[in-house]
Amino acid sequence: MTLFPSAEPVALDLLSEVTSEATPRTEQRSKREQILQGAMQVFLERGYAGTSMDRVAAVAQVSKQTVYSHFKDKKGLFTALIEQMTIQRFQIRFGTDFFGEPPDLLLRQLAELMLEKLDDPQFLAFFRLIIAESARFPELAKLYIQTVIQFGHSRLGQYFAQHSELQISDPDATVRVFFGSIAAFILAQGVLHGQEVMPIAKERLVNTLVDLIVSQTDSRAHKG
Amino acid sequence: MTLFPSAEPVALDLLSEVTSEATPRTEQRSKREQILQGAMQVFLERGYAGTSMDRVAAVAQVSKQTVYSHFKDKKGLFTALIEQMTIQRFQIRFGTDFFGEPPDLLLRQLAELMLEKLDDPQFLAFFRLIIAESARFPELAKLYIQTVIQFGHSRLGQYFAQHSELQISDPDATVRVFFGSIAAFILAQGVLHGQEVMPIAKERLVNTLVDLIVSQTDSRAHKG
DNA sequence: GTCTATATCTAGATAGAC
DNA sequence: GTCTATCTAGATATAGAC
Repeated sequence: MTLFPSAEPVALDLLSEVTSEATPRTEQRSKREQILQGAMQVFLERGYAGTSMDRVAAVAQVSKQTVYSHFKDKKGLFTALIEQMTIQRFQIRFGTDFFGEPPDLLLRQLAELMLEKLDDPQFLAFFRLIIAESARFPELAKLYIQTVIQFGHSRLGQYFAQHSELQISDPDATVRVFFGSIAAFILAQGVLHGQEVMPIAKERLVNTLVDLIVSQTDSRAHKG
Repeated sequence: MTLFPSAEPVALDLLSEVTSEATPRTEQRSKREQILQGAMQVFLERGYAGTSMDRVAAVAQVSKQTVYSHFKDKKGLFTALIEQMTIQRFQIRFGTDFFGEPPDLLLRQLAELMLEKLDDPQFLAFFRLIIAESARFPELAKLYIQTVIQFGHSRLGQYFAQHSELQISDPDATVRVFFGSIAAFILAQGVLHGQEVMPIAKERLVNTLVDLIVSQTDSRAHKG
């Protein structure tokens, strides 16, 4: 399991081209990249067990043996793909400037950043896949937790702790409420098709969340 | 006695079979249950595509043809199983007495009820499976949303709306924050193995959540 | 490294005896 | 309805030419 300590990885345009129909310029990209591109498309659509190496090869427009010359086996291909996507694409990076903002603005910006994923079918499929294979590939789930979630949690926890005017007694738990509400919203509305069954505007969640966390200030100040 | 509202939009042959006690062919019912039991074990462990009908038959200790005599095909077996589990086992039913409680006690009880699922491997596997197959079987995901989630949301929303002393401006959104935080906690800690990577006591989440929602009362009262 | 061709096995689904 | 036996397609992985 490889973790990039300071994440400034190569800008691998793994996800820029989803449709590689009849583009005869396949020789320009490296074969490995080409394979990963095809594998991503198939794995995201059909899951691990539902994906065949034949199909990966076909979509990637290479022969099957070429796939096996770059990756040991199906497991190795899947692991390499998920590790790359986790680290290079779906790791949310918060700029340092974010944390100079006042609380309500910061929280709104973070919420917006996350809620954009609702309109990103590729992320929804990736999220679904990580969860789907979290029993067969527990290490990939942990990698996702560590790279995508944990860093953001730690940063916001520090922010909460430093901004004493918020009077947050348990910063880490409050972070869980904030990020957790939004993650569950994405899961229910985007992944589980809740948008069609119990729709609700995402702004209402954001407003409520910001109100709950920020307006604690008034409560305790008046109490003291 | 637990409360069970009538709103049931989906037709399910499995429910009607179970409720009809006067089935003359007890042998037939027994086999069917036996198959579903085996199917549950295998599907929960290996997912839909990873499950073979051979293995289901073996675990259920019947021949494969017997499986096909009770269910049209693999899809039909899976659908019947998930529908049954969703409705009969994992639907959280809130007793009416719950909603006579004061807010902090009610929220704590609800949180406890949900967080028990962290220690229920079968629920964690079921939760994982619903999400995993939400692309291939969107109707099952919607059924889950409607039966497991929506009813609880609506009940707590009514409670929030009726208890005006809580001064909750958007009850439904507040419900999303409450249930969403807990659901995301179960997902991260239980399903995605976050317990091993970023452990945190569930009581801290509950305390923070209750504090955020209930102490809003003081805030707005003082604000005037 | 990359291809075509193939070995070996297992998948879902069905036939036919009883 | 339930079993054993089987069909056919597709799966992972490898062989061997170039």
